[in-house]
Amino acid sequence: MTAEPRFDEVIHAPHRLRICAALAAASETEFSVLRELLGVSDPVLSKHLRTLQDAGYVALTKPTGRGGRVRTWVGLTGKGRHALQAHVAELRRLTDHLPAESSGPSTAPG
Amino acid sequence: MTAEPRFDEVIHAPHRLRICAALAAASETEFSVLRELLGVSDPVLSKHLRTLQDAGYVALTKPTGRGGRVRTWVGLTGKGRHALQAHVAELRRLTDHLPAESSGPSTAPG
DNA sequence: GGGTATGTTTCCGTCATGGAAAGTGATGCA
DNA sequence: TGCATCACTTTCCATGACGGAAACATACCC
Repeated sequence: MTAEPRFDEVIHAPHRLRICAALAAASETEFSVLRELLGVSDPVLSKHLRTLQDAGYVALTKPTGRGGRVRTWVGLTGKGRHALQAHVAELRRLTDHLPAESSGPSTAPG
Repeated sequence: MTAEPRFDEVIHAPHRLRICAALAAASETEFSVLRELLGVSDPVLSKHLRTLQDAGYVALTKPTGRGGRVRTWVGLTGKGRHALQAHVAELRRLTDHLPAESSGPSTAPG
């Protein structure tokens, strides 16, 4: 099964793209770590995670009985991973022909 | 001069990202071609171009006296090209570790 | 001058986003 | 047992982005 390029607006929003990218890099991540990474407030992260959860892209777990406060762990679901891959494929399809660095002599109008 | 990775919200919006990607591929593009490419109405494209223009990322030219109606041509400015490259660099930085499979014949990269 | 092509601007409704504040439920402690 | 605290979650509200319709502006063609 390949990830067909598909532009996904749920993922594309800047904060959510960063969330998904971070989650894809690590298997699971704590709520607070994501919050620090993004530099956003609790409500903002909570709502973005809700959006991703509603799309079926992330799963939240609150392991209890471990001593210490209950903390929320966030992980990509299979669906989320697939959707992210598809979105990244689409981004790459859009931008593969572009040089990302090393600006050379270019013909700029104006 | 290299394009430092920098997330650019002006460019990141889906339609504008597609506009910029298209403009980077071709030196200059007609308004109507962009409109067809995006599948949007005149006002929508016009306003996105305005946004990009205000940011100094695109230049609009209306060459006259050529016979036929005046048509608007759109091209990336040097600044726009640079900003796009920086944004793409940032996207790649975010997503380089991900396996985004592409649909179609496998292009076994070395 | 009238009509048409090519955008542009205005108007308006809708939706996304973010923070503050209030709410929720579990945990720690006296 | 009861209250404070932690770790979010939800509600409320203000702001801004976005898109289309309609009106507008301008340049060409006859």
